[in-house]
Amino acid sequence: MVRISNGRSKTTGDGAARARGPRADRRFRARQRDILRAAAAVFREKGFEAAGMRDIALAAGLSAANLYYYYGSKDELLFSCQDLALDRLLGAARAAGKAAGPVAERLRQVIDVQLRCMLEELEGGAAHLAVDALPAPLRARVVRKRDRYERALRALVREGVRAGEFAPCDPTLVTRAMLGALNWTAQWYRAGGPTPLDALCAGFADYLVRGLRP
Amino acid sequence: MVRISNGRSKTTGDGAARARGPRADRRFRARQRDILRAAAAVFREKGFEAAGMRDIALAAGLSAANLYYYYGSKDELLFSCQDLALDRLLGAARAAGKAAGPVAERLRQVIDVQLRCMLEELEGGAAHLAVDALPAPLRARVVRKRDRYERALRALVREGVRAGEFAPCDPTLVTRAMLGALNWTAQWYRAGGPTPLDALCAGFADYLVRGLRP
DNA sequence: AGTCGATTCGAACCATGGTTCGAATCTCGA
DNA sequence: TCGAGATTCGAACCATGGTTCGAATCGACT
Repeated sequence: MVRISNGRSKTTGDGAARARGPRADRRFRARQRDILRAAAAVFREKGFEAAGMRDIALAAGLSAANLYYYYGSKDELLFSCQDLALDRLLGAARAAGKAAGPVAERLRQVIDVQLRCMLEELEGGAAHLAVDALPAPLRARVVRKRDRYERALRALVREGVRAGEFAPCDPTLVTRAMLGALNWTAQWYRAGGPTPLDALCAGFADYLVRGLRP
Repeated sequence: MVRISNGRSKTTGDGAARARGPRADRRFRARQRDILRAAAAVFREKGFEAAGMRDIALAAGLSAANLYYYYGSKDELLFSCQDLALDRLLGAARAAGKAAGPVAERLRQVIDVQLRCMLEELEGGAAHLAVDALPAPLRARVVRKRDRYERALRALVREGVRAGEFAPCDPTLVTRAMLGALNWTAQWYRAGGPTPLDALCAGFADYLVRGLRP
């Protein structure tokens, strides 16, 4: 569809403005979170473009119209998914940056977290690979955060090289290769398939870190 | 849009049925090829969903309506792109399978070819990562061919392991990781950017093959 | 019970964009 | 030069799907 709508898409649902007591407020936020979860699942299942608001509404257990009480637009829904997922990834990456121990081990940890965030059923945190679907202003914000994550990962690689733990290489290129391998899993990995998630994490961490050894 | 159209999308343009002399026939096919090239470029530039028939028509230098004289539908256009690109990749992979010499070197060669096929300006062979955009029957054909490519690559990895040239590993997982890293480049690499294509090919081949060493 | 606002939904609304129509134009063999 | 068919295009057509409308329902407080 790619509706331009000549103005910017609404950034908040109608319900966000309401004055609410603490009980009702908690309910509102909880509902919002549930909807986000459902949306993430549908996005992951069918892809952003193919996922319809009616699908999301069905998955979340309310009407399509009602959805707009909680989120201003489909774009906002996707943006919130991506933003939330990136926050979790960024948290893991920063923790790994500060942690002690061999870089290889910390890198394995980040790989593990990213795969689980993206592929675990409970949370569909893989939406962040649909960046191009967002309108420019929202996209810019996601890209900025995504770049922070990439930089954190790159810093880790660079640290390993400096310490002599990894072979000399172009950290930018290598980081992109790693991220590509990880991101692409969202295209083919399905829970309940032949490969258990643990095996995937282990296999990927082995291969991707091994390529850095001197 | 995802038009279901309750029947299957047309698989040939109106012009395909016409009886033509040899001169006109050559013109027809040439035009078809040019359109395919233009379409591939637009798909690569904007993505399949975002690319409009009017965009493609503009890029190819004819009207949107006229496009349907050469290709039956947008789906057929995408399918043809993917099919053609996969033929080239498959050719390279099979050549590498039969060739002599160390497996590592042959693997590097395949990596090189895939990156160039996907990213070179002249041909937008990266469309094959939009498989999910196709209707089921066409998608099945593309997937079958894509799987052949993946199997060829996997066989190469397995051969290296058997020969002791590579470390023992799960070839399926490793192949998927490699393909992910390669495919994802279509998301971020742009000609004229900071990284020359040669550097990308070399860096990726280094890293991805290095991870296989014992 | 009664009221006000928060919440919900079925039924439109309407821009988008793939596709079709019908007529104009061009090409080539006779 | 002429006519039949190949090629081209502007102008609709119309299904899709994000979004809005207006009214009905629910919940909490007096």
